Amino acid sequence: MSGRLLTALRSDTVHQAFSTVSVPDQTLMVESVLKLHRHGFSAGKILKLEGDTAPATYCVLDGWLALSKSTEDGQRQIIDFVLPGDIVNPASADKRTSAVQIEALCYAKVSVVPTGDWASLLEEVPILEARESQIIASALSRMSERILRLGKGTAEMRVAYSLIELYLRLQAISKVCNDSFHIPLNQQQLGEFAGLSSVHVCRTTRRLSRKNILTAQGQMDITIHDLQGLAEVAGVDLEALKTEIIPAGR
Amino acid sequence: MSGRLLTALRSDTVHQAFSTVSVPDQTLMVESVLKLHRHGFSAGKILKLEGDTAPATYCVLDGWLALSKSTEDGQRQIIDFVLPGDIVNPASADKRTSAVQIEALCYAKVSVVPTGDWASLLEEVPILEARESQIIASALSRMSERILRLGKGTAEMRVAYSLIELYLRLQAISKVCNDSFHIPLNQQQLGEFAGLSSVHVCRTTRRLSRKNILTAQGQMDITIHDLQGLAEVAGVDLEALKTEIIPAGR
DNA sequence: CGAAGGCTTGACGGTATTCAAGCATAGTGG
DNA sequence: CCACTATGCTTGAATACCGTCAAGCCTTCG
Repeated sequence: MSGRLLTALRSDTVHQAFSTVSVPDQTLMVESVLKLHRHGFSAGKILKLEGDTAPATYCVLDGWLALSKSTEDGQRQIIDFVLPGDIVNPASADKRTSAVQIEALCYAKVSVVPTGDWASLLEEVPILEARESQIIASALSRMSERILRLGKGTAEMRVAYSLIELYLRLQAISKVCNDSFHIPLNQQQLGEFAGLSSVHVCRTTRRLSRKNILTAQGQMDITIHDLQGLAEVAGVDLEALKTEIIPAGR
Repeated sequence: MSGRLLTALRSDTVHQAFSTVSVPDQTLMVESVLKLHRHGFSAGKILKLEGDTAPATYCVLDGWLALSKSTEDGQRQIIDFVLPGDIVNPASADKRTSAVQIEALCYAKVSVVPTGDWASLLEEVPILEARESQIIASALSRMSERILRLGKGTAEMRVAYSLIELYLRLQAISKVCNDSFHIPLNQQQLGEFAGLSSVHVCRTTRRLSRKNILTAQGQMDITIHDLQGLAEVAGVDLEALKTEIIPAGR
């Protein structure tokens, strides 16, 4: 995919995500708030630690974030990915401390809006609230699907599901081209998402390759050759999954 | 506050969960809506299937619900428990279909409020919205903790964490007495929650018993003898977990 | 009493992890 | 241009963990 095309896609994403407001004044307001709090974060940068306070809402304009948690002995689990157009508030039940660590997986442009400012914005742009709740519902559905597979699925199922989920999410923001897409992850990180060791991710993706279902190269370009086959391995009904985890109007 | 209704609902829990509204008129409004849509469901009753529409918000007044998903070959994973005082909207990204199945684990009193009525109620009782979002944040935190352990934890860790989570949640609604509490589950169901076979749940709880950490009998009365020991096995900081997953003001 | 449901335990096998080594690639500095 | 390093992928071998199967037991309830 050409660099130029990517650039074009990026701006459309942001447009779709944060500017689908019919009132021009409100559109401007959202854009100015996002611009005011916008920062660039390079790959590996940790935006927030587990247990941190300083509550804020994170709006991803470009790039990927990972939400993760770690065990005492240093094992890490990625709870969710945050893609362009997503809105995340990592606050837990006390509305102050963060339940997860937030990290940039590649260079990412993010608006970090303090909770107070975000509340003001919501009052002025009511439709944002609906969008936020839709994004939360989508995240909950994704997490449910993953919990099912972490609890009951095989390695093949977990990897296949992870890739299908990312495929659908990226497709929704126009980042899939001919069933090929890029994910800024190495096998270690894909394993931290799917609940597998990096070694077993390697074995599993190779097995899927040998079945001519997909190819994965580098870090990481995925091409799906047999979407239906991948869906079967993942135990997924593609259309149903799409309505479940992809917010409409995107 | 209508003492009669409270008597009818027969629970301090309900008081805490749904009636902490300072304005008397609003309290009455909430109570009348809940009463209007209230139903009793006996153990095993399925309130909603995966993929069902007919969106509604579920307010649990008494008893336990389970949110679950199943694989094609019939394996079931419990995504979350819904306890008295909890508010759940099972809608996924499309705001219509449910991502999960909802089932009563014991006789349960639940107000099933259609989405439209719930929206009206939210407008009239603004504080409910804050409470709902707090409950969602709490659910997300719980799910994150569980995903971590499903992905990276051993059987002992998963069982220990599951019991600690339930201990804290039940304590918050005054259903723990001397570190003893009841959970309406058999080993099969606890396994469906923790991502283990029933056989392995048995082995694991026995091991925890032999370490004098807890006792479990029947279906299912838990007594925690060594809370700190259990927390260590679970890989949990008790205080931190509590602020993370227990909504304040309960 | 018999049947049903659930718990417990052992034996066995499969799946995933860990450890380790070899290889490929990209970036760095002499 | 070429070591040299760092990072990550790949594969094999050994091990650990957990699931499945099966049998025996207990309790409850009709």
